[in-house]
Amino acid sequence: MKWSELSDNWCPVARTLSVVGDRWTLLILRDCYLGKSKFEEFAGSSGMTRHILAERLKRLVEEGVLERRTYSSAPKRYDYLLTAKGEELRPALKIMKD
Amino acid sequence: MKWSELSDNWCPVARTLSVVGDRWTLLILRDCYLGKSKFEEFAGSSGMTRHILAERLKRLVEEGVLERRTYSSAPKRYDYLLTAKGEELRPALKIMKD
DNA sequence: CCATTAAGTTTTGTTTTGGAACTTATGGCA
DNA sequence: TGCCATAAGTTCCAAAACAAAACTTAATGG
Repeated sequence: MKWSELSDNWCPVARTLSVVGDRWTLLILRDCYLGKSKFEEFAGSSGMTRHILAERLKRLVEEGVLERRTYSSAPKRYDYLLTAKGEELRPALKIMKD
Repeated sequence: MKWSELSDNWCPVARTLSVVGDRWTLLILRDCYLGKSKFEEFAGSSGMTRHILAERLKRLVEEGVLERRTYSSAPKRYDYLLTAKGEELRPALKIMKD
């Protein structure tokens, strides 16, 4: 079975992991919980490449974990904010921290 | 930065993920929390290939999350049991389930 | 004997990742 | 005006990880 097919799984843990279980994704959420919101902030703190970061952010927005907001129109600049869905995983990261 | 270098990170979340943050690994722990302990049980329920399963189990044992026990000497058969360290993540998986 | 079971290992081809350079649009400043 | 900087990506290519399926080993049951 491919990892990409995990979203159809009966198990809620598996479905959660199909969204946030890729490499680096939970480190983006960690940064969000610490107050970071911009592409360059994530890129600077997590160690992942910009390439992967862009991909992960796109996925998290598609899945409703983050919201992409325009914070400057000229030049176009965006940041990423936690949604209610994104907040739900905060306690899980706290456990991993401890 | 490579994913494999994450274990040196200052952040405790990052170090936790360097052990359990690979694809499929947390699904092995889920199965353990549900009472499964044998290679074939993990292989049957999670959807990962035997190849990857063997690799992940090895890592989890090396990191002290699981313990590999001989439950039959002839033929040689092994199972995998949660250690105290492995139990620590149980609440994190519960949050992902909910 | 032959089939079956458990716990892996091997092989081969496909995906994903990592590193680094490049792009686009704008703003500041000399 | 011309030049450098910044933010948020995108592109390219090689290296690493993964997926699927077959194979291995050792013992047991019929």
